[in-house]
Amino acid sequence: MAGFKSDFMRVVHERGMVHQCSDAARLDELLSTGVRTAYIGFDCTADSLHIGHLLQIMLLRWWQKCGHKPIALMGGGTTKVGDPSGKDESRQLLTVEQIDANMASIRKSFANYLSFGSGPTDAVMVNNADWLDTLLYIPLLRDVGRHFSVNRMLTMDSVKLRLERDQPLSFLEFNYMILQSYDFVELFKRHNCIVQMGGSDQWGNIVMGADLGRRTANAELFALTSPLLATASGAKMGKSAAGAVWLNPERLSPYDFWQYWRNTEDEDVGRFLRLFTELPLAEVARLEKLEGQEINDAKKILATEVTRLAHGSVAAEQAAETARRTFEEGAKADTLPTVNVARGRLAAGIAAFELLHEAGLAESRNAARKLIKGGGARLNDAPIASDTAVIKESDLDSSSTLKLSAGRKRHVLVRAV
RNA sequence: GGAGGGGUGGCCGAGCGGUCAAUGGCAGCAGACUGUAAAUCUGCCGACUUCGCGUCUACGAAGGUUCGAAUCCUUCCCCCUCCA
Repeated sequence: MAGFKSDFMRVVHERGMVHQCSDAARLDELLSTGVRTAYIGFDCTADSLHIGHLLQIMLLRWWQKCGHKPIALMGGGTTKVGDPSGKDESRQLLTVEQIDANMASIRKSFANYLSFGSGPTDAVMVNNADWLDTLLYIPLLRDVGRHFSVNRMLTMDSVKLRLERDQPLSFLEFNYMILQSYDFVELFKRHNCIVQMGGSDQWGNIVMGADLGRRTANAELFALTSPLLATASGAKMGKSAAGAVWLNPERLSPYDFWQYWRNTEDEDVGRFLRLFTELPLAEVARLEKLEGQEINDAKKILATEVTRLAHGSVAAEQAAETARRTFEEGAKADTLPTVNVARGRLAAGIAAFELLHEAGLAESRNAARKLIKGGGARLNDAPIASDTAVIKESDLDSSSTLKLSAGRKRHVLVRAV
């Protein structure tokens, strides 16, 4: 960790963002003597990234902050093949229109972390479908395929694990690593990109790309991977009550996003501050020493800082304030996530389980009934006693809202309109 | 092409003619305890419902046998192993 000359290498090592790096010394050298280009590949199977991507995004952000050029590669082409690493399920193919729409939506999230443009260190977003879709099979086999040893491919973890677990691996998926390698070399040729970063599960694929570049383009390419993330208690990161923790505010409100980080386990606070915020390390060290009740202050800072990057300062401060009023004052903050309900329906009376479901606090009306019976549902902070209870217009306050809660943490405002 | 094994709820994994909406574990949700933490304990955990041991949909797909099938038979699809 000591002795890096380049800002980037020093920072990402200090903050614990690096799992493996090929020829770190040489890369450090290159980074300290000029502007370099790196890329990370992202699926565009959904219209939003989630916090499972956040570490990768932070790597690109630091890359740019340290004076280099980041490329966000969208896997419009590779998505059609499906990476055999990770899950065993095969992915469904998306239409070109879907992929374009997803890219546009994802680009909005990226814009909060990276500065796009056409300057020397501006970020660019490219789609590998641009070159993968038009590949010709025989030329590909002759030019690229001959550099790949099946013997070696079979030893790659992504393949080996599948085979060992008797899980099916189609030839289609088997080709994924070849295409990813091809991407790396293509980006080298197009943008002089010399580094591919990614999660630690991508190490094998990245190194193969670097090899391919050396053989076919006499390129000096580097691999840098981030550690696999789990919470201190072993759970995979990125799940919340509402599902994945999305970066897109339409999918997950900034308030709920803030809440996710606020509920970080004690043991993770320091690590997450280093990985997902840009607070100085001295400040992080101070915060992670806090214990007992006090560590909650560190969690609030974590939540606000991470939310600030994802959604901007205004949204982050508002989320923090909403949480403060909700949890510390027990007040009914009018900035809580809100759903609208026709006033006439309230006047007629709505079954509590129905409204809980509509407010998104229960997945079905049935689940809402179970929630009530289990004692977890509240109306204006008072437990709802019976699953046959009816919510009426008189439950509204002077500003025509009422508060529904599922458990102590999930609150929604219902506004009569 | 031949022989054998297998496809069960978000995942893993029992069940192998009725008492099975389907044991158990994980994940998830809620309650208690706390610090909006972890651990622990408790409850819930297909959908709908006039909330009633009521209705519907589910054990790869489609048919069939039976009073009754996730469980038996037939055909089909998919996966795995061995042989060619």
